[in-house]
Amino acid sequence: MKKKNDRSPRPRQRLLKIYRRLEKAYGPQGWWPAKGDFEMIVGAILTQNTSWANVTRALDNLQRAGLLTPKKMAGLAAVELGGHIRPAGYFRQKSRTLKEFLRFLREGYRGNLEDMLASGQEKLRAGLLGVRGIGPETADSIVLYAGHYPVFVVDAYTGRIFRCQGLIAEGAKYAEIQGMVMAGLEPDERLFNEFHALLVHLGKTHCRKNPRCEGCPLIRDRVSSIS
DNA sequence: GGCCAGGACACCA
DNA sequence: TGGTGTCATGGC
Repeated sequence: MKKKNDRSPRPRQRLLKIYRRLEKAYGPQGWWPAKGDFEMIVGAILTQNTSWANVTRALDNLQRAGLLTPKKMAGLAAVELGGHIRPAGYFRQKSRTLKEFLRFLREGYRGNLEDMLASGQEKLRAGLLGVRGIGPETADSIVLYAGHYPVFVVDAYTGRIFRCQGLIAEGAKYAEIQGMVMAGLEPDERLFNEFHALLVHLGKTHCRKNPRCEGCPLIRDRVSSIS
């Protein structure tokens, strides 16, 4: 017999414990690192399987060329756009994805970004997932960080850290990990924003450099951890 | 010179 | 449905 409130207390407590420890260790992250919604979206596409340092180079190129608006970027041929975003890697694919996104924005919302973002969490997510080159992580990042809807973003670091913490099984898929978090925590845009940002921060600054987890802020009561 | 980085998709069995 | 190859640049 299921309880009325489906949120089981154990994952919830463990998730909150992780969140609080990271918050204490690293402080507020203030994500997403972008000046506006369009830059956020472009960054989300450019960062697919790419280090953020390379993304910022590509964003700088676009900024210098005055291309960080939907209108300006839409007026550019895919090949030319690819030239600007080259430092972010996969530039042909990402150039096409950006153009596909701009087409979605134009055809669905007459190019109005605010209208698109205000269209509602489910509609926005489904629409973005319909854009070739935008998958669940990129769509959810946009829904959360530009749309400000309470959806939890799963990325490679999240999966790695939650596996390490024994919260999810080896091979758990995106929807499974996301479902675990969203069933465990109340929908809270600010919490999901900070939580994801903190997990990425832990992954970048710690996990990547310490595969044996020495000094991990999430491990205080264990000598070693699953590597 | 190899490995990895804030994924997504096509193709095949 | 799951496994594999492909896309590409730049830092370590």
